[in-house]
Formats: sequence, C-alpha cells, structure tokens
Amino acid sequence: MPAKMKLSNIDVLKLLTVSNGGSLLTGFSERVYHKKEIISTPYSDGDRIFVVKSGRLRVYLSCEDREFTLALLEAGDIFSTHVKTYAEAMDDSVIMTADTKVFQQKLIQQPDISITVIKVLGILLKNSINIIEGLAFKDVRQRFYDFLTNAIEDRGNNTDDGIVLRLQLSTEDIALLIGTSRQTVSTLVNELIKCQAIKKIDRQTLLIIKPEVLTQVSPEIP
Amino acid sequence: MPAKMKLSNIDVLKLLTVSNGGSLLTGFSERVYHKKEIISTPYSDGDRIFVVKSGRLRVYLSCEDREFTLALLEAGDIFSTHVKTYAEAMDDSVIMTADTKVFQQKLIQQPDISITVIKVLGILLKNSINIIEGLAFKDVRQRFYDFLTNAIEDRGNNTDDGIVLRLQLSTEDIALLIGTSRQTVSTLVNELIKCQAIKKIDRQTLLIIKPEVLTQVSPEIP
DNA sequence: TACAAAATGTCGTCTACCTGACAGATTTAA
DNA sequence: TTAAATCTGTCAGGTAGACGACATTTTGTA
Repeated sequence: MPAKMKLSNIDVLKLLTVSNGGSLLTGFSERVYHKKEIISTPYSDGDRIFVVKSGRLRVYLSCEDREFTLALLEAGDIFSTHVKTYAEAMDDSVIMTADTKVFQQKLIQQPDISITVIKVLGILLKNSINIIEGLAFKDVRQRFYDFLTNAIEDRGNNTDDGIVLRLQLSTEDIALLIGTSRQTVSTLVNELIKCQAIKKIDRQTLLIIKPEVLTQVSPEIP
Repeated sequence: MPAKMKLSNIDVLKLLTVSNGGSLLTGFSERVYHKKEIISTPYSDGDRIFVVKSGRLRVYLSCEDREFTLALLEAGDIFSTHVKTYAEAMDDSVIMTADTKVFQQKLIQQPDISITVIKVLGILLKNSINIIEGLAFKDVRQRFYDFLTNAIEDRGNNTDDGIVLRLQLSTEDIALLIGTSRQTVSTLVNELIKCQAIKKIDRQTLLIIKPEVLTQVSPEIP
C-alpha cells in the first residue's frame, strides 16, 4: 500500500532480456557513470529510456538552490528523460540507455511490451501521488515516519534485537527525500533514539526497536 | 511548459470514437452524475476507465478532514480508478466508463491505442510532477500566481480591457487546487485587486489587467 | 421579499519549520 | 598522523501560513 523507495517492483531488466527471445536489449547501449555524476537534466536533449543495470541513481527536481528527490533507483529500475527531472549517480553505476524513438518502434512490433510500459507508468504515477499526499497533508514528522516504515518494508532485516535497516543515506539525503531540512531530520532521528524506538548501529544503519512508534496515528510529542 | 488545468490535450473522446472504425467505444457504458455526486473513491471496487463526455469532474485526495484537488476534468478527459483518488462531479456530467480488463483486451487487439494510453499516462505523470514541484519549492503566493497563469493560458479571453478569465471556481475550490486555505486565497485575490493587477467582474470571473505581475520572480510584497 | 444557507473578507493568534551559526564528530586524503 | 573536508547535533530567532472567530455579502428557495 505505501510507496516503495524502489521505483517499481517490476524488474525491467529481467523483463527486457527474458521476454521474446532477448531481442529487446538491442538498440540499448551501456555506460558507466561515476558517483555524483549527472546522468541527465531537464535540459538534456533527446528523449531517452534508461535502465539501471547496477548501482544507484537519484532522480530529483531542482529549483534555484533547493532540491527534492523523487525516487532512488536500483538495478532493474527504469526511467525516461521525457519526465523533466535531474538524475545523478549516487554510486558508480552502469546504465543502459536507448532512444525513445527506437523504443517506440519496439512497442509497435511487440505490443505485449507496451502493457509493461503502461504498468511501469502506472507505478510511477502512484508514487508521485503518494508524494503529493505526503506534502499536502502530512507534517515533517509523519513524512519521516512513513519514509522509515517504507524503508523497513523494503530493505529491513529482522534480527533478535530488532529490525536492522541499512539505509546508505546521509541525513541530508533523507531530508531531500521527504522535503525538509537536514537539521530537522537530525532532530527527528535523535528524538526517536531518546524514545528508545531506534538505535544507531553506525552512520548508515539503524536498528529499529519499536516499529509501532512509527505507525502511531498521533505520536506523542516528547 | 506549465501544468494545464485540463488533464490532457489529447481529446480521448475523439480518439476513441474516430480511430479504427469507432469500435472502441463498445464496452463503454454511459451514466449521468449529478452535481456533487461522488463517482469513485479509493475504496470503490473494480478497476475502471472513465471518459468525460460532458460536464466537469474534480479528482482529489482526501486525508482525515482535508482535501487536495489533483485535477479538474472536462469533456474529452480520461482517468482511471487504478489511481487511488476520489472523483466527484462538479456539475451535472455524463461519464462513459468501461472495465479495465475490457480495455486491456482492446489494447492487445489494437496496439496503436496503447501508444495513446502511454501518452496520456505521461501527461498525468508530468502534471503530478508539476504539482510536487509547486508544493516542494514554492510558497502559496507563487502557487496561486502559477495557477492563474495556467488558467489564463488555458481559458483566458483577450479583450480591450484585459484578459477575461471565467474560472467557475469558488475561493475554496482554488484553495483545494493549490493546497492552501480558503482565507489565504481570499487575501491573495484582494491583494492583487488592490495592486490593480486584476479586477472582479463577478463572483466567478476575473479581469486580468496586468498579467506581468503574476510572472514576476519576486513579486513586491504590499 | 424574506429567510436560510453558502460564500467571502479580515483579523489576531499560534506553531511548525526554515535558516544561520557554530561546535563536535567522522571520514578521507596526503 | 595530521589536516582538510564532510557530516552531524543543537539552539535561538524569524516567518509563512493554518486556524478560529466573526462580520458581511451573495445566492438560492420557500
């Protein structure tokens, strides 16, 4: 029900290679992007489709000196420059890319793919609506708790001590995802630590001790 | 470049009837909805496609006692309940509807339609991203000015005195579109009137005298 | 034409959160 | 190992805008 941090549950990589004799990846070219390298901007020309083969991308909006992260993409995720956003590599990443026109040709030849494209677009749309819902209705604390809840669902590991959550995100990264400032996230994290709801294992990973706290309707203000 | 109030520029109605011998509307059934009637909610069951034949719909999110309008739909616009939103008739409206499954059958039979569906979804996605951009980066005044600018582009009529803009929206309606309160919109409108940038012709229609004011980067605070 | 209902204008209060500043901690490079 | 760079925590001050309250205006309808 809630938004995934991962863009889609459909592994497009698998889909494109497996279906119909693997002819789909022809026309795609591969490239390595280094950490922090910009992959595309709203002003890059040409409509292109990207498929993440490995690494991690951040898709974000930018306005003057502010940014807002729309999604983090991992292996198997897809996106298109037709949506006017920035994309940058968060780690060294391998990206496969094709021109949209080439892709559209494929769509016409193999109509069954278009069903998948429609599905992916549907997921993208659902994600953006979830983001709007957060921004329009919820305060920062709520958005942060929702973010954690989704992250747990997505990549949390149950252990005896609690749920281990390797976020691989800095405070600032989280702030950009939920639309707030670095400082506010910092405060919120430490607030949860003081409540004994979570613990820090190291800079990048949390131990969630009381996940209930995150889903309470009106969390007690300490 | 900016978001349209109208959901898409593709007249789906025309598209569905005209292309390929008009067989596309088979499977669609028609219904009249009265003003303020709810057409669908996130909890309505069944995935359905809607096409607006006449009238006006409001697609919105709701959370506790707050609402946020995602789009206003008019004749020729389309939407699907697969996106979990509310939809209500703003005027008496005629809506054509079909089950998504039936529609998917059509897609398989007539692959060229799927290109259109992909286009519509792309537009929807672009709109939501524009909304996110507004909520994440801009203050209420900016969002209101953007709203007016888009509305002018969309339905403004040039006259000797200025641009006549028949919004057919109450203050509250506008507030729900830009994510603010009724009171704030009221203040903002009167602020523009005092600046002589706009004038009220009647409750539902404005005369835009100085459209420049709306597009200034940093509008003077009166 | 009158009364109820709805829409609008305006004001003061209150608060969530941004911003800047700075100190301390951690990581990286050299 | 030391310095530079980056990341984190915390606090004080300022502000946009929500919200409630209420008066006023407009609209619908009996």
